[in-house]
Amino acid sequence: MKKAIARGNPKGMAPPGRSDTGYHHGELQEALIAASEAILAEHGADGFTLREAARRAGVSPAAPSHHFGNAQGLLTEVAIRGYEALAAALLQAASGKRNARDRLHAQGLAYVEFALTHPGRFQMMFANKRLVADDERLRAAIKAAGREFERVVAELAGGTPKQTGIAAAAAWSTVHGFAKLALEGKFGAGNDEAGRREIMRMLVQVLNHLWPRDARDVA
Amino acid sequence: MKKAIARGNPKGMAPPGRSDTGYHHGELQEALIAASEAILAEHGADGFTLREAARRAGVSPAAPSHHFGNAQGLLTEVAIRGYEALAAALLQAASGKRNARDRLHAQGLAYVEFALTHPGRFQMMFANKRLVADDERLRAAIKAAGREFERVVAELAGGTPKQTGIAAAAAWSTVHGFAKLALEGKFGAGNDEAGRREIMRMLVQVLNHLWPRDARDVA
DNA sequence: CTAATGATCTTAACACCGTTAAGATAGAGA
DNA sequence: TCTCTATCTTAACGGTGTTAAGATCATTAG
Repeated sequence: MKKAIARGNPKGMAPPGRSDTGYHHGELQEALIAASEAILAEHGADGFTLREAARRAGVSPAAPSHHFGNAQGLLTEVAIRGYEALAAALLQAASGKRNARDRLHAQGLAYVEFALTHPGRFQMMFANKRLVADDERLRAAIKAAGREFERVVAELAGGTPKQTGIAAAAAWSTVHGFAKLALEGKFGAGNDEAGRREIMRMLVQVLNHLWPRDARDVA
Repeated sequence: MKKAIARGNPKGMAPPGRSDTGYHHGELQEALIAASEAILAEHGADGFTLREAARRAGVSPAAPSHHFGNAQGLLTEVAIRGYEALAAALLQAASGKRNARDRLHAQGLAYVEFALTHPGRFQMMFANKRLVADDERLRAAIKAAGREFERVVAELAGGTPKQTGIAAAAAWSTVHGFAKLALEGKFGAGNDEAGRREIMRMLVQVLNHLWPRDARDVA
């Protein structure tokens, strides 16, 4: 009775993810992750919905559960890739700088740049309650990104590992707080390119203030 | 039209909870705000729902709309009180300290203490998309809290207003980032009293690292 | 080649959510 | 008294995440 039109997409159009053989997707996981990242980019962390992600991937709202369990599972996968991208950005930023202080400044700029370029993804990466916080791979990705940071800080701070930890926490807190406050508009609306430039210029001064080239730069 | 939030009842009466003369509440706004703060305290920023707030206040889901327009309106009111409480905490923390640096440290501790004590409320205060971001009273409350901060920083940084602004942004970024990272568990789970103590101890070291008593404290 | 099996996806339903429209009730003023 | 306005309720709408049950595919066992 209900078979003739029961074929996959009721509108007759093939789903975005190719289905040369029936209605199987083949790469649903990747499609869902890509869709989620697109939603985060377009509507921010609060704009994400699982159903919309499924919609964009061309599947039913229940399909994602077979691959990710629930929305948290999918978002965790997105967050993992986010941390990997962040770690890569931090690594790239530190390369080719002459000294430790320049590397730290470059990483700070890269961190905020990352946050302002991908606000939704960034916010989601730190929305613990929307992720599987104790996921093994997520924890590893976070740790890897953190190490990328500590590596540079260690050169500056020297001393005991504990002192390095403090210095890293200080640097991370500062750039993270700056990024968060900037995203919430506390440093002026950074919507257009001009506002964004202004924010980055302010960040340079903040970094120069807290990690000066030498004592004279403070005054 | 609507609105104007006509506050206060002409003939002072009607005890809270539910009037004995039918179904009028008398102080619904306060009841809704209190309920919202309770929800934020119990279930965090993501756990808030307008319907639950109405439920706790003993009214229908549609009742809040007459007083706050929508959920954003109610949460904005909650955020305003949050910023007022934060400003008070910062003011109180700075009082009775011998010098500018001690005042700054005390405010930093108070800021993070505030965040860890009222996580849900704190997160909501910075969840711009869930508030009426351009609300006049909200902006004023934010500015007031910020001024409480700048006032102390100005003593330390001295120099031009611009330099003071940079120094204030640096201090705010650091404590805000530290608070956010702590709330997201990046510095260890701060659920119990022990973890929380550890976090605060780490904060003291971070503050000492970035704003040392004198040059020798860095090394 | 066929049959069975397990992975994948759909349909349908559930309980919630925020918001709105329309109507009932209360209190205050004419 | 009658009317007006603010307040609150009921009922509905479209949206959400999640689940159970069934259909379909891809692969492998016989």
